[in-house]
Amino acid sequence: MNVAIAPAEPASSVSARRTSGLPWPALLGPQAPADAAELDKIALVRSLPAGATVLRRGTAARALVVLLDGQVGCGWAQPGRPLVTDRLLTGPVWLGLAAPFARGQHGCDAIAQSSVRVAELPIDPLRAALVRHPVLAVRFTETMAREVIRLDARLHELMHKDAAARLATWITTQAADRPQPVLRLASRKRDIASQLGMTPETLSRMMRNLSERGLIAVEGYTVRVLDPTALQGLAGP
Amino acid sequence: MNVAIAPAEPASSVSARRTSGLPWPALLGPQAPADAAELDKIALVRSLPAGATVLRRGTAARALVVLLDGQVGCGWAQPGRPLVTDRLLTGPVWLGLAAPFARGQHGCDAIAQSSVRVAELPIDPLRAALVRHPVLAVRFTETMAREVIRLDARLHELMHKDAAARLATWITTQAADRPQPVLRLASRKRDIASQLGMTPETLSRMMRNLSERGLIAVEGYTVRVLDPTALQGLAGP
DNA sequence: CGACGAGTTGAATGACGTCAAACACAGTGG
DNA sequence: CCACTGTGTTTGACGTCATTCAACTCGTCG
Repeated sequence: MNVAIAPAEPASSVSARRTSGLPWPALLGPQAPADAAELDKIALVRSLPAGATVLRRGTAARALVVLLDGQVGCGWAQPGRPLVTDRLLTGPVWLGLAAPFARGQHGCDAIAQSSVRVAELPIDPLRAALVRHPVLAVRFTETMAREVIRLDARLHELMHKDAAARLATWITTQAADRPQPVLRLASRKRDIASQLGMTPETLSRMMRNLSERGLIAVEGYTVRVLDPTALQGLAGP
Repeated sequence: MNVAIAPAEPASSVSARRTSGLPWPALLGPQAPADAAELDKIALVRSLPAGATVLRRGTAARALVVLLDGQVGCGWAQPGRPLVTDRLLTGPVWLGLAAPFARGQHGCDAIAQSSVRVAELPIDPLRAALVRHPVLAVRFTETMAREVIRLDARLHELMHKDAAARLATWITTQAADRPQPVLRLASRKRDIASQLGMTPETLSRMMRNLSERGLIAVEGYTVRVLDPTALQGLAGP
């Protein structure tokens, strides 16, 4: 599963314009604006094989990038090293949202972990479209706002909470959605670990720690929450 | 200087509508959009004394907040504790930009360190104005995008760089702006430390470390960069 | 002068990452 | 059916970096 880093890909594996609908509600917010169809006209969809470089850190960001389906790892690729994965994204999700708007460069390397489909929205036609469709522009503002909030929260966690507290928060929020206090881990533990800003070894230890304290029960990829209150307390204020 | 946390302030110390121009170029980007004047009609300006609570974490964010002038500390206020300052902001700067757009809550407490003037833009009229003035909406998106990039960079730093590297990057970027390789620290070292995600003690040690290695020379609040290349190297790739 | 806050320094503690070995499990080919 | 292999996880030992606690200095203000 650990995919080697492929050499630079010319951006043209399978280039095809698509007018068929892209998943805008999932990307821009629940109430799909009717104008979103406009974006389909701008979007360029392409497919990439596993191991391909989707984004390269430091290159100019001329287009917004959406991961339609498949999985990519984001992080810093060092020549020789496998890839320091900060987070693992599964489509549909924004892959490069902010950088193009700020005329900046991509902030991290993104490597396809499976075969993926991505859509690109070149920034200049997009800007023009947003000026013509103000409601859409507001949706982008809101989407970016959610991103800011997400990052802000993660920053606070990393600064002020230790590994146990971060795991506790994560389990709490994951369990909050479901009816039963049982969660089945969807991705590899090493990916969960890097998402939480710790090593797989530490995650393992923290899992054991929490189960020894009777807060959770772990069995393979199944985690049962035994003491939600104590868990929330450990997660912090 | 360490200001005690004042009890809850009703939001009406000095309420005054102002049609006089607010510093939009500094807030929304260099090329001031002509439409920005529209925002003045929405803005409510108020003044607060030192020690006042400007934002309270967890309260609903119904208006964007701009710090016009003065200084506020952002962080988590604990009853009893002085204030864990994540960062110190000096106006003009956005104080609460993202949360209102996402119908969210303020993510941190903000306490006035000096007497301050803030402007508030209630979200509903603002949304309406953005729909009428799409260019303005795009400016907000861009502003938010810069915020995302800033947060992303900070997150990477915190995850992957040790204290010395973080300090080196900070000094490097601070010194980049000025003609001479000398910088005078504008805020207390303890605030710089928490901005860099370390304790004042660690900052002090790192300062000494760097000067022992001949990279910088420290004298009180004056830091002279002696070896910019080595400093940049230490800062990482 | 004494009190206070900011900064520095040292020693002790602790949290987490790194390295290495062992283990579990699935897939594969003999 | 059974070794064999590769991947993912667990566990332990160990080292390192940074925080914590405490003492001490320095400058300012009463």
